[in-house]
Amino acid sequence: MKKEINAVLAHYMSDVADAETLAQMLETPPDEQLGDLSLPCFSFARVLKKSPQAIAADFAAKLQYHPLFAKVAAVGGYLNLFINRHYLSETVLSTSLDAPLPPTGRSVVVEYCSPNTNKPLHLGHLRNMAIGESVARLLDFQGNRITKTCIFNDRGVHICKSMLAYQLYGQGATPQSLGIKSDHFVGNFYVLFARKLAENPQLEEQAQAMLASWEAEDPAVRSLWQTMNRWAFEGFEETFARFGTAFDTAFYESNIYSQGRAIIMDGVKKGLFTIREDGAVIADLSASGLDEKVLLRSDGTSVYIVQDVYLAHLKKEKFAYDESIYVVGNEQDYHFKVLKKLLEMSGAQCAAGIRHLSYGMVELPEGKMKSREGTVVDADDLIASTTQLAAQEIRLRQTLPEEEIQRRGLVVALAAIKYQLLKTETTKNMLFNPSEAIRFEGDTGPYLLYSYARAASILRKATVTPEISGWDANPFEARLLKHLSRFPEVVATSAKGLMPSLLAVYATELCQAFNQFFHECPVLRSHLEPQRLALVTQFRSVLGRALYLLGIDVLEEM
RNA sequence: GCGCCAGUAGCUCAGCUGGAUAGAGCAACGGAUUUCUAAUCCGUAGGUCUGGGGUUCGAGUCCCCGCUGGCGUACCA
Repeated sequence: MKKEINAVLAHYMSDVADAETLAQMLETPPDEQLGDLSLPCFSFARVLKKSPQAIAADFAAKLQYHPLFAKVAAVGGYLNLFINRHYLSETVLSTSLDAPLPPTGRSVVVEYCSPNTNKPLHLGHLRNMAIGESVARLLDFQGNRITKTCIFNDRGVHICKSMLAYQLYGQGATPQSLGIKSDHFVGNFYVLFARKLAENPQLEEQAQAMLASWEAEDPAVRSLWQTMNRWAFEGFEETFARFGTAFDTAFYESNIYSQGRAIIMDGVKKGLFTIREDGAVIADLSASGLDEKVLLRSDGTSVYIVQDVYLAHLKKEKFAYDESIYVVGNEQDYHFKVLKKLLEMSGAQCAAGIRHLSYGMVELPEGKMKSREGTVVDADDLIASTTQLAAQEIRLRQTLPEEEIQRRGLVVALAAIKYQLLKTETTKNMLFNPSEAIRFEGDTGPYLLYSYARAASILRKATVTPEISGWDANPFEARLLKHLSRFPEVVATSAKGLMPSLLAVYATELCQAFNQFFHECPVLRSHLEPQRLALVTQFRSVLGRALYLLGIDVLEEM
């Protein structure tokens, strides 16, 4: 629709601007009384040597009888356009707004979540996963070939700490024997380690010693490591499944941590990196405003970033990506600047598509989450408690088998949590107030689900066939139609900028328009029933797609 | 110290690449339900957009200087 209107404008205004410029200038007036679309004419004033008011008036005179517009007005230098309601309704309802774009052949890798295997997932991981999953779906929808990956940080001294605590105090218990979810079971020993460390500082050295044994491939240590990692992974898998995310390929730090040294040494050979007097290999990044970065320690072992250098090569080789996205918190902004620089310096093919999707930290009303102070919000606990609250809300309204209540409760709870985590602009830090996140009113995930269920309910009860034809839409219908028409553009912008928040905010506005329409305009048995059914059908379809792209499942009945 | 990011209503947040009178939700107050799900809708009230300069027809948005807060700045991962 916008294209068509744009073409008309371009035709009449070819002397001042081309179609593309006009498309960019076209905006939505602050008040819908002013019009549906608006073109500010200020920038033409210099070229035409006339006042913006006069220019707008001239254009208005030329356009006023065009069939696409019901009315054209010049107000204070703005050219305001009122779209013909008949045209608006017919066009929006006959357009397939929510169809995926055809394949582009572009390959995109999205890495997200990437937990340590010594403790269960927490709220920060949930924000990460919500963003990662949504971005992957958005890019997929835009026709990209997507590979979702995760790097499990499954080795290192922190892993040895939970292993050591288990070895010393575990008494051979298992998650099964204690009836504890297996990743939580592992995490408990990590916490126990910290507690025991306070009484016994020697434990720190013992953990280091265990790491050395692990690196020396001591069979007993490796066996313990495998057992505990398996517990961690099993627990994670369960959470991933419940939350509704999955990875196409997993990478493990233990497989790659020592690789990449060859790439660095190759860089030394080329003179990109230098060997310092003490034997450490360093990269001098001062030319790019960064510091000196140690890559290989003086004992020859590599630091963490070398593994990321290697992994970038590995991903490029495996997936031939055009773009490689890392969903990682903004505390690692510097790390990714360095990574990108290192890859560029070495002239690697994989350097070009590197894109760090930096997201803000999740804070609690009490401040930052601190695992030591026990203020971390556990992912499983949050999902479980929110599910119970949602289930209670459902019980108040419906009489259903408990199983169905629980099923719906989980869907509602996840909608609440995911929406809360996605609606704030990705790059910004956000405050997560647990008591607000589980609200089911107003600007929330459940509001979106409820709107969807309302639409579904109307369609279920309809007995006549929807009819796609134009009519003189009233203000409520027109508002909904206009919101619907924006969907492809919003998705494109969200995907391009990796900004699910834009789509989340759009979904809410769309639902506000729908709920208003719902309130004001009866559908069933109304004089416009077939047309309104078509409108509700389009709404349900677009909202369903929007929610899918946010990683939120819907309920046909709530 | 240096670097990056943020500061909008009592609270949580929108405000797209500068455009008209700065918007939602929550909380407060007042309304709407014999009718498609009231987890809804409508209304009232609430603002020196952190402070100060600048750029221009026009600045919450761009530039500069402060203030406040967060995060980095490891031979940690």
